[in-house]
Amino acid sequence: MSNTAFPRVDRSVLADDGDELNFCSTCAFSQACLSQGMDKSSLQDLHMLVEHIGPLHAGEHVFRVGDPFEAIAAVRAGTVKTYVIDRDGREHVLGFHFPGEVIGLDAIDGDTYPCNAVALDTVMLCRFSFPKISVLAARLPGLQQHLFRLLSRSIGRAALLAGDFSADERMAAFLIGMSDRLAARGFSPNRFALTMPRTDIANYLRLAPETVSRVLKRFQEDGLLQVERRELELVGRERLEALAAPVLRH
Amino acid sequence: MSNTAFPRVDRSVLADDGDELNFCSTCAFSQACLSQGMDKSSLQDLHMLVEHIGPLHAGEHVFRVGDPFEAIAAVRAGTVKTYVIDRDGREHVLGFHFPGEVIGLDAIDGDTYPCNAVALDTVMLCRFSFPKISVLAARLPGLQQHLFRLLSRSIGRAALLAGDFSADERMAAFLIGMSDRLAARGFSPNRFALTMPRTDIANYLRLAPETVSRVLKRFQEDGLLQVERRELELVGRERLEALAAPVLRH
DNA sequence: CGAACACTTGACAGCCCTCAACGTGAGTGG
DNA sequence: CCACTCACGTTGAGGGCTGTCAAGTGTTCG
Repeated sequence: MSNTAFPRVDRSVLADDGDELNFCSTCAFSQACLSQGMDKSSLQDLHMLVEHIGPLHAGEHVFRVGDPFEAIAAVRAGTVKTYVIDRDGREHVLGFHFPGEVIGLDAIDGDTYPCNAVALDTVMLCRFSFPKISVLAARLPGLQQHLFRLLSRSIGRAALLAGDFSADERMAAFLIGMSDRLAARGFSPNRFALTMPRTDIANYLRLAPETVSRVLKRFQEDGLLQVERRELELVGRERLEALAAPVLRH
Repeated sequence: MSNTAFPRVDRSVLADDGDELNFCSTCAFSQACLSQGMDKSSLQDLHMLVEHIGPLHAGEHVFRVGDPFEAIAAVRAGTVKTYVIDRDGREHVLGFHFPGEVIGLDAIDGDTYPCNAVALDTVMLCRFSFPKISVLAARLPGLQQHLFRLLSRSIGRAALLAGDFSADERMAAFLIGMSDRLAARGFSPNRFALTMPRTDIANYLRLAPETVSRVLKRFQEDGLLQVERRELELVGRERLEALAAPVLRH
């Protein structure tokens, strides 16, 4: 068993991956850097330390608990699930990560990854050596600030679903949150696919899979959404947002 | 109503606060910086931008939702509670912060604080202007790394109690976690005071206050601890740790 | 002394989990 | 093409954990 994170690299697949200066338009970093007026030479510096990873297929791991921490990664395509297995063998889903979002941030404090990351479908990643990006950040105030904000945002997000909310509130918040995050990256906000099984959703929301089924069914009966297998369409978005409001808006 | 965070400053109280080079031995920053071989001039630079705040008394706020974000702060004495009020008027306790711990990290992403911070007892703080400490961090790699780690650790901690655990597991994890954090700062690990009311503990653990009472009572009957009002002594620490293990150790 | 607050204790109910069975779709191999 | 397998998802019945409601006790403070 490999003890190294990000084991599967296949550069050949990425031959068509944009030009040198406008790489990864969906990337969490280029977006931030460009908007903060990073100049071309800085962008090139950043580009130099990016390593393209993938494609990883459903079930393949990006990293596992205990792998030595060396890099964070931005999801470029697909969905990554992070999770841990506790001492009783129970799985706990920590989060789902969509294109433009960054994984591995919780590993910075420590020299190994504290959780597992697995591809739920076909996943492409941009890998950033953390020691290298730290050095660069000291030279580029915009990049340093961006890293601070990324980390800070993750704290806030983690606290969201930690609160004491009903099954309906959490499910609505999950759907609205997913919609917003996908929309921010240019995907359709009201019509998308659930890339994860019900069991993972349930686990993430601290619900039983059966409860997820029942809540989705009731939402459909109440005209809040249309769901068929993993295809989803939000119809009564306003009422869903009202349900989710206590969770999303503190 | 003041719109500025950290409104109450009383420097006179702090006249006896150590000398220039060995300031705040309990401070979250000096500890890290010293251990990472920061030289005297760097420490002085850091010292220059520290602002001592306090004492704040129970019920006084450090900052409130919507206050403009300008600084993070290390708790030097006392306990700070962070919380939000949701749209339905329900309070959600996000965390308790003991000496040596840092508050305000979740505000970095945004220009206002996303939560309230209130003193539960008499609180002393070290305030760090975030723009200033960012600039300094670019010059001091150890400080930048320390900030990254602080932020990363908060992500991990936030994910802990978010999982799906029983009332017993969460309460045990809360007690063991509190004990460990106090012990790390030199306080007694097995005998300490709960500085917050039951309602806040309950809220933080997503339990009813009545459940907190009942679990504590049962823990006492089972010989796990002695509790009288807010005075607490952990007796059966190993069994408590066993209960808390699924929560604390992923 | 009285009021306010924190905490405890008991009775009861409800939300959601557990358990079990069934239905469905995708992939496989004959 | 079809039978088979298997994971995933749904549906129903029942129960347990924990919340809600209510009342009572103890402490602090004006």
